[in-house]
Amino acid sequence: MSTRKFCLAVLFCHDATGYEIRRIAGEGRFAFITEAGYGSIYPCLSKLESEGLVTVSEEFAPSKPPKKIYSITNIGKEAFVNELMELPAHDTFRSPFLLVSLFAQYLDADFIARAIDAREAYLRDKLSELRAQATECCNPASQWTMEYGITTLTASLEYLQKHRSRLEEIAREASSQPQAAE
Amino acid sequence: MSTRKFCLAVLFCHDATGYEIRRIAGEGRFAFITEAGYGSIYPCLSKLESEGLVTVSEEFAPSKPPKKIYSITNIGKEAFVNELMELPAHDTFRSPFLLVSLFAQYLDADFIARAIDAREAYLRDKLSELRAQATECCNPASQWTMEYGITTLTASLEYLQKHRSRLEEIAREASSQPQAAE
DNA sequence: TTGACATATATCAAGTCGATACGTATATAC
DNA sequence: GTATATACGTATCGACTTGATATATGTCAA
Repeated sequence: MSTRKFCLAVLFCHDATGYEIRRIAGEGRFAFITEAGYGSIYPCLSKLESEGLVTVSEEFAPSKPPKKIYSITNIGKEAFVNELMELPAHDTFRSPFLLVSLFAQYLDADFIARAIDAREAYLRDKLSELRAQATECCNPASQWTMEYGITTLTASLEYLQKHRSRLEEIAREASSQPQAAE
Repeated sequence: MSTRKFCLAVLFCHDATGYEIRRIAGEGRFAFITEAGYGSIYPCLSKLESEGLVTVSEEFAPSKPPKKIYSITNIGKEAFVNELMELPAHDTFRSPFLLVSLFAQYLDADFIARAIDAREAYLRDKLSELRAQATECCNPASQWTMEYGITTLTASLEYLQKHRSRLEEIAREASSQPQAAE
């Protein structure tokens, strides 16, 4: 039901095509909500239409690919707000990187370094994107939400920068005196 | 493929039943790896067995429910380490709460307060569980990983405590002078 | 003019999620 | 004593998600 709320949330702000909704997922103030793909969004929009929560208008511009522009209805707005008014489920946070760090002693030191580099670069990118969007945004709830994201990403990046050498050390020591598993 | 790596990771450390693997998911040092349920774990174990990466021994103790105890094979250990040696995908972080905060101005101030309370309580619980496990753990890689989790959870909790009043204010102001959507 | 990239809709196989069914054992409450 | 709840344990099901791919058109640069 998360793709559902996400689609309604986007359409609550402005009309959009499925393609646009997809692009908004995981970006800006929606950075920490969902990363739904086409396979979730298109079926979801069809369902919302059949329930009368959104309407669709097809646009056949000459020399352009046809578009389906979705709009939220009043019933849709009401349903969205009602569905938000249930205590939200807790966050899901999954980190393949932390599985790597957990087994650092069995892995190659070079590999660990590369994995940390990639993660640092990713965190920095995400952070600068968020910071840029936060400054040019005037809605206070969006600001609050983005600053939350910035705060946790910053903490994550700082931990990584301060403590990466310790993890690299674990991998280096283990490879110099390899141990039996278990 | 994440349930797969998770199952191998657990079995890399010690033998376990499907039920035990399920309980370990989302707890302790595996807190940020996955939260796989039975519906993922049991099929995954069958598949791993058919690939020869794990073996199973059935235990029919008298007056006890039958158990299937899974063990990782040498091929399994090798496969696990090899599969870890690919650059890990980036984290997925999804927060239904942040969708609520994003639309705070359309929601009830009381509801916002309750949602924040629940989140604070959840973060505090998760943190104290992690801290307890981190102190009684001697593996340096596990320590590093759990401290990473503690750091980000702490940042999250602190932001919430410091800035919750601002979000509550947004909801309160909006309900006193309700505005049209859009 | 070929190739890369952006726009746009849509589907598919494989896997995941959350609930539920089924069954035994043990402890707690009435 | 006998319900009632909780823990252990295996397993499946429908609905949904994931990630890749198919299909088209348009644009821009080498």
